[in-house]
Amino acid sequence: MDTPERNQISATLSKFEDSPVFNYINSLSPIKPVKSVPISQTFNSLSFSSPPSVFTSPHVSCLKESRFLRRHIPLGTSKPKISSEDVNKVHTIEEALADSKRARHNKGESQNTEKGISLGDASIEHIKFSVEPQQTLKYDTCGSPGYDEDNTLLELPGEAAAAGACKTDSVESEVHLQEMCQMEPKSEDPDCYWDSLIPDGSDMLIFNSPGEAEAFKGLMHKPLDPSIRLSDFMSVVPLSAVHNGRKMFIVDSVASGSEHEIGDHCSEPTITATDTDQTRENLADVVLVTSNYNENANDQLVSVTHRAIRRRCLDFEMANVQKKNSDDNSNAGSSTSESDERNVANEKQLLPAKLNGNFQRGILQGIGLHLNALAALKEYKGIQIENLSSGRQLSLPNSTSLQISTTQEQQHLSMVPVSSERELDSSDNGVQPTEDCSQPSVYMTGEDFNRNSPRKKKQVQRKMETPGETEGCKRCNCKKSKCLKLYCECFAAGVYCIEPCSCQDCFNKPVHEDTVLQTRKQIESRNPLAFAPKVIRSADSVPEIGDDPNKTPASARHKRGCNCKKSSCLKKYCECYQGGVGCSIGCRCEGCKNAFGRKDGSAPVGIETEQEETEASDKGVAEKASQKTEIQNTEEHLDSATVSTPLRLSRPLLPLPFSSKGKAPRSFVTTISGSALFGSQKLGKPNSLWPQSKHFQTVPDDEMPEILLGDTSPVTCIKTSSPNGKRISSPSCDLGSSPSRRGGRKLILQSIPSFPSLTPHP
DNA sequence: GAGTTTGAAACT
DNA sequence: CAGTTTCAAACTC
Repeated sequence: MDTPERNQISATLSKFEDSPVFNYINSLSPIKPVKSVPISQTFNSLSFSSPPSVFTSPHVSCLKESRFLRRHIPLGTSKPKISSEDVNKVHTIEEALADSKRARHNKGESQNTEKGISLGDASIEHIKFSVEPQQTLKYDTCGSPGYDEDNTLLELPGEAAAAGACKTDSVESEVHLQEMCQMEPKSEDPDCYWDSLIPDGSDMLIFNSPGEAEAFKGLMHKPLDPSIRLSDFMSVVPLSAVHNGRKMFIVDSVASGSEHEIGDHCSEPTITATDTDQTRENLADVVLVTSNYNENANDQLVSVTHRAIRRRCLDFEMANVQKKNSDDNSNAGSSTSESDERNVANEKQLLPAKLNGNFQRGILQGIGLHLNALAALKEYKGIQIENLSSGRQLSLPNSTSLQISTTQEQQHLSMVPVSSERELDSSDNGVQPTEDCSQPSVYMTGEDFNRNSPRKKKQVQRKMETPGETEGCKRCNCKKSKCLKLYCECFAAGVYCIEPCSCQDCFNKPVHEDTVLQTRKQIESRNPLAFAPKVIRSADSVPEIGDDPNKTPASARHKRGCNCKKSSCLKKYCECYQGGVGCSIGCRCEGCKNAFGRKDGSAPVGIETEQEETEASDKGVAEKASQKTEIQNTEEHLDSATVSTPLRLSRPLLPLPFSSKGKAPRSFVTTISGSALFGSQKLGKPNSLWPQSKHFQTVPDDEMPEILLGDTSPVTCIKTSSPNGKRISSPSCDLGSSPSRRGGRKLILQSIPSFPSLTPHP
């Protein structure tokens, strides 16, 4: 069972406990864990859990995960193996610790060496801890806008040095994460479990180093362990919470200057803390904190900034999944993480998807948020610009959408699942997905979603939006729908409304969770795909890591097709255009001039669209045309193979994705769903236009529920997977940690019902 | 910021 | 399923 790696990890953990750091932290702990707020935000997926819901909100999970986590990780580094192996295994923390201790002795120096850090003895230990863990967990929160500010939680004596450490082995880090993930909740009740996990509701993961990201990936890959979700980790927990008297691990400290580029944050050393004691139960407690280190850190005190990110995404159904998946997601997200993004995942809280007892984890009902994805895309545009600075970073979590690592990172990350679109956004350099935007708000306090005056909210929103706004962070302005209809972007995206929203009489709040869930169910009963991502990519289309993110997969399509008559599909009125995808046969538009691809299949025109889209279009469009064909084919395959009907797809999906790895929060979900749905489609966006941002669902396969991913062969996976979707065992499906998994997303797609329009349109 | 346009969602 | 109405985003001024 124990792999060397684990041992290492465990060793680190044990060290943590012992380490003075912990003590120190504990002493510091003025910070108390605050759980109150966060919870509300997230939705319990009561109803959502409803399996059937086609969409379980993969997106959600996706989002969360993706958003939250970003990985820096270099692709290569990631170790699939571990993840897979580990995954299967469930280690309790204690075990891990024990192992780790053992390992430590053995490793001892070696680790240091690996990390390349040389420190004083005392410091060394700390460093070790910090380092390894970080790798595993870190997420850069830096990106997150709001979070950062508020959260300064700790000052830790630094072991400064850590810097070098950052780079610790990805493997180890992974292991840790995995272990953590693996840890099973003591309570069997999933809900409780999660609650315990995420006290605050906020999820955070900060990965500074790539390795960390990888680690998450590994986690994500974990096949079976549903129990743990990175996302959970992801959820940012206020350090305080973490601290509470609990032991904390400093995962890693990053040396100043270390790899982290992330912007300001980067400079700072990061520290991750985790609660060992409660470990399993309190995974939530695990917090990664990045702190900046001064080289001189001799001083040691490093202020740790806590960048918490909250989730707003609604998992609706996904909840369970999310939690479990979250891990995955987180992974995905984490992958992205790195840099910039700090995942913010949050956009909005995830809809509640409570876990039904069963756990839907396996089943993720909820689907990712398409909207989010879309939004992400939208945002994406801005996003890049905004980048971290904006703060939105989020990227993460939520929605499933994947972030695609926009930039290099993403590419690397491809793994990283981003939450849906949003994540994508973030993925890039820091650009965080739209969702992120929302996050800040979330960040505020959960409660308040609505409170602010509408206008202010709007203003805020717009500000945020503009750049990066993103969709991720959707903000609505509903006046009559009470935010309980699909008219409401937030609701449609599976997220609760938050302050930035200017809605009136809003019921889309955690307070009205029941109502939200019921309404959602009703809507889903009418249209199981109502919450599914609107834009789907065919699996084929899914960009491989190597692919240009920019390219839009031709395959991407709007699930139902548009019905534009006056906009010529050149404005955002057009969902296809908005989603960054070309029109397809399924569209009933008139005078289609969609820059991303015309209905007739003609390549995109020179895009009139103002946006850079053109770029995308160029790439995307042309490709699209060709891709469409491919996609269609793909879809067909999927359809036939996997699911002929949407429903079928959906269900399987649900469970799958999440169950296995956790869903991604919306972003993920969305993305995932999207991608999953159709294969790779993730959003069209990836196109040049938004490329990275949203679409990038590619992300992450990681993000994708493993199930979905299931290798590429969705079918297989699906089949294997239990009805619920738990992939649990299906070997084939397993992502195994291998990156390949990511393909899992594909699975998702498969699972997703083929949309009429999507299907082949030569 | 207010008003208009647009097309999806919802309703019949 | 088609037609109509409602709704809120997108857009324009």
